[in-house]
Amino acid sequence: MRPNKRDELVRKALAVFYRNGFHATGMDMLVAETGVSKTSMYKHFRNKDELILAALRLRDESFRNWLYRRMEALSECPRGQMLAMFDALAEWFAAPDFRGCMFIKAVAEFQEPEHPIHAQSAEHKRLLAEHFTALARKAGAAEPDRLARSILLLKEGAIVTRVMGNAGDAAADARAAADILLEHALGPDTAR
Amino acid sequence: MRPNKRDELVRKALAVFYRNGFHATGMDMLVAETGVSKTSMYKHFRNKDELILAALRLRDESFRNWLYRRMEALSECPRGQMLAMFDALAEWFAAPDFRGCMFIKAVAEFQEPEHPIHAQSAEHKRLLAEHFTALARKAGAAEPDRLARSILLLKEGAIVTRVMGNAGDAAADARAAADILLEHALGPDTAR
DNA sequence: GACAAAAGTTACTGATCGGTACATTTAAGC
DNA sequence: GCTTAAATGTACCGATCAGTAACTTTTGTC
Repeated sequence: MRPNKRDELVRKALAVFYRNGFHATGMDMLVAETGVSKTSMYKHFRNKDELILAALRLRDESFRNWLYRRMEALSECPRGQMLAMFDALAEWFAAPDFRGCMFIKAVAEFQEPEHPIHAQSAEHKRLLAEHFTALARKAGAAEPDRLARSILLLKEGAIVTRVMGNAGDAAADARAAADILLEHALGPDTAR
Repeated sequence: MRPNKRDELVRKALAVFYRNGFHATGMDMLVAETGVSKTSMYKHFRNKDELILAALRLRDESFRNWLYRRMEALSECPRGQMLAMFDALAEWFAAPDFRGCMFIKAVAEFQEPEHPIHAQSAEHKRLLAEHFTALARKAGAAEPDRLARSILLLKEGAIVTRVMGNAGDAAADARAAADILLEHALGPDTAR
């Protein structure tokens, strides 16, 4: 069981779950998609839920990694980075394989808060909130967690709105609103 | 086929779908839950998708009806009503059987935009946007649809955040943010 | 009360679900 | 090269999936 084999299975399963949903994706489809046999699949993962959890762990790590790096690339100061998150969001929205937030979808399919899949999805959002609270504190907000939470409300709203595919550029709308909230919490932008 | 029988089936199916999800709820479970036989169920609905669509239609109508009435009960002016939406949201969030937005969940399970279930869920959000654009216009906003969209971003974000069950009162956070956005778009509140 | 149509039930279909028993192949250690 | 254990493949499990054929009961009309 070389370590990269399992990772490859998780990577491929992640793509199928993201595209197809969790309940709608059967183990047979995953087996067909990954080219591995069913027994091998169950050697790597005790059951379907564990495969889903592994996929979500990978998604959490790679998504947050990508988002944070993108924010840092687009701006140097904490305030600018929070705003830049919406530019990163716009890039994500424009990707041809964009299918919404994997964790929102996971929670939609596994509703009981005690369910490990639900709990792990919630953890992803908690980690995001933590990061943004730190940014808001660095930016000098009087109530860093309140500011972070309102910025993230706009982020989640933008994702959902984009998926529901109605009029308007959700990322741009969210960015404009966030700009107003930042101005209100921190005063006029002094950088640059 | 008395007309109220079908409605009763839709009402009960709606509750099960809302609590349990769409793919995870089998027709056998619905048959057991409603007390009707399987053949009768298929006399009323050609297939499962049609039953889901009927449930979503009912949900759309009753939810928007409830929300609009609640907003009107809480405030008389358009601006106050938009803000009151978040108080209504808080009431919804506090309900013991709250399970998030049925349409967000439906879109999460039926991802193809062409799918009738997806399309009908998107329509619900479109109707909400229409209503809020009208309110924003009445409130005197320079760009009514932009204001409406940003208010609704906060609403969707609050629902998702509440479902992901992390710290803070999502409805209150959203309300506070909306208040700032309204102030920015309309100036200080002149009513009352 | 006769009769026709609608609404109901029982019992079943083939397909697919998540998961496994068991035989076979591959690869490493000596 | 022989032994041994891990990795894999075949072929299957009972349960459940959405959906249906054939038959019985209920209901409204005259």
